[in-house]
Amino acid sequence: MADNKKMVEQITSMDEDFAKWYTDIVKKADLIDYSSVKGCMIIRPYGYAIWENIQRILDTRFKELGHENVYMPMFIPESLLQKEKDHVEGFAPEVAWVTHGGNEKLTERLCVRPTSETLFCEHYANVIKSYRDLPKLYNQWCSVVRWEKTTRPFLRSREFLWQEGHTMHATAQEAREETVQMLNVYADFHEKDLAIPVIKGAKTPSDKFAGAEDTYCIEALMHDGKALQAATSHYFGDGFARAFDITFTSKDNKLEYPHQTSWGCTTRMIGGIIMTHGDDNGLVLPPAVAPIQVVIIPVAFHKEGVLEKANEIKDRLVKAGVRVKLDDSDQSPGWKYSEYEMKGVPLRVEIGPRDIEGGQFVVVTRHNRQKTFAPIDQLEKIIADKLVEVRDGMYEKALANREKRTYACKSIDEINSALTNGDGFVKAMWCGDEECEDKVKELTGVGSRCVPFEQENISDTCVCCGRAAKKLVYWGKAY
RNA sequence: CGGGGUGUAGCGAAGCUGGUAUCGCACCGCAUUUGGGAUGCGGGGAUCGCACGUUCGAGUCGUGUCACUCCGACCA
Repeated sequence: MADNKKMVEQITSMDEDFAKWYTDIVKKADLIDYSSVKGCMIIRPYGYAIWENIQRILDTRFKELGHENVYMPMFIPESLLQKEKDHVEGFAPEVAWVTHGGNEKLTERLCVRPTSETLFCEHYANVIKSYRDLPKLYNQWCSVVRWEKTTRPFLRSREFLWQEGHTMHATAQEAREETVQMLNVYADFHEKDLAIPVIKGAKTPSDKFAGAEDTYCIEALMHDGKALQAATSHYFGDGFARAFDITFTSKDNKLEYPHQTSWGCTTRMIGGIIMTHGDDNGLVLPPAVAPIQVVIIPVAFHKEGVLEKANEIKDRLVKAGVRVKLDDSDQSPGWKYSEYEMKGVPLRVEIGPRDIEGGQFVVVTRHNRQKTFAPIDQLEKIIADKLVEVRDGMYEKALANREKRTYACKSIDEINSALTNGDGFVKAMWCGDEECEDKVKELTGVGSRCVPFEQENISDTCVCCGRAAKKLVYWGKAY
């Protein structure tokens, strides 16, 4: 039964038109609806439930590491935004402004936060006095606005949900450690919970966050071979602290500037989940964040005992801590199979008269459509095992796609010929010069994605200019 | 911001040389069904993106405009 035939005719095939496939999934799996403002999407219950699961897992980890949640205002006065020069320049083109309160024009216009560094800094200047006040490990869950020109659900919306951590430390070293630690939290979350393999690394100087000294990122490769920046973590040094006059008195009574970090991830991750794991039958969700982990489909439930047995299975799984749904609506079983495959539910349990007679149940794994008949007295164990198996299978599949689409290249020509096999990651050496970075993009279409922590030596010379190479860089087309 | 495409019911579409809107899905009701998107019968739902113009008459022709979407550039 584990054939790959496309069972759902309502969505565009991903090989035919990946972009169309993506928007079909987003709509047909009931994740979002469009609103009347371009780029502002309505996140529907099923989509929001995925976000809630992401939030719950990450929030727990943040708190385990000592972070506290706060809430900052959504408006930033123009003068405050302008305190750090690089920062304003980076964000100015995509800021939305509030100019009126009621009918009256404001004396100073307010920007709708595109990010909250400046707000945190303003506050930190007030509350940090002594080394005893450090570190400050704050995080907030909120939405931000960036007035993008082209928008796509989850991947690039004008308002999006995210989490932004902002921390202050007494020493540069401690701040650097925090930056890397949080990047590792994101990487771990992606690989273990979302089953998305990621490359950890640093952005090149031209690609750093506005105002940051170093920007780290995790990069994932989507099914179509385009890269997605899944999360970032920035080290600011004391640049913002100087601009905002944040000082503290050290143990030996000297006035010092604290060192700062910020790190964030967004609803874009949902787009990443879709494009990493989805297939022609719809969404495929990793069990850790799936709103429904197991859907129970009773077959011929008008017959004696079927619904009772289905409810019994549901109760046992709820007790075992599984997010489970029993669909006893009067749609046909076939309709339900398709519906929950579209929605990416990791496991489907079928229970019908024949199963009850044989003391068994049927379980089907979404990511590969494998069907298993299993004894019903081992229900809890089998479901738990299958959920792990699904996560592992999804990860392996995604990793295989990335490996298939990763090309090591020593010259521009090699890059161009590699890319004729389809988009993907190009691993190539770089001299460190921004000019070469731009030229590679111009000549091949792929831009620098990150300088991976795990360096390899592919060649001794820069892929572009032939001078001595400094770093291995991952290049790619990005979402 | 540059280049392409599309706007007719919730969705997808048809509508010829202009004559007052059609089909499928979805939705509602009833019945029969139920192991891969069931069937029959009945029903409701559209000022054809918007504006102006040509005409006795515009979904259809003209001008303008708006929105959405895809491909680039920029960006989480």
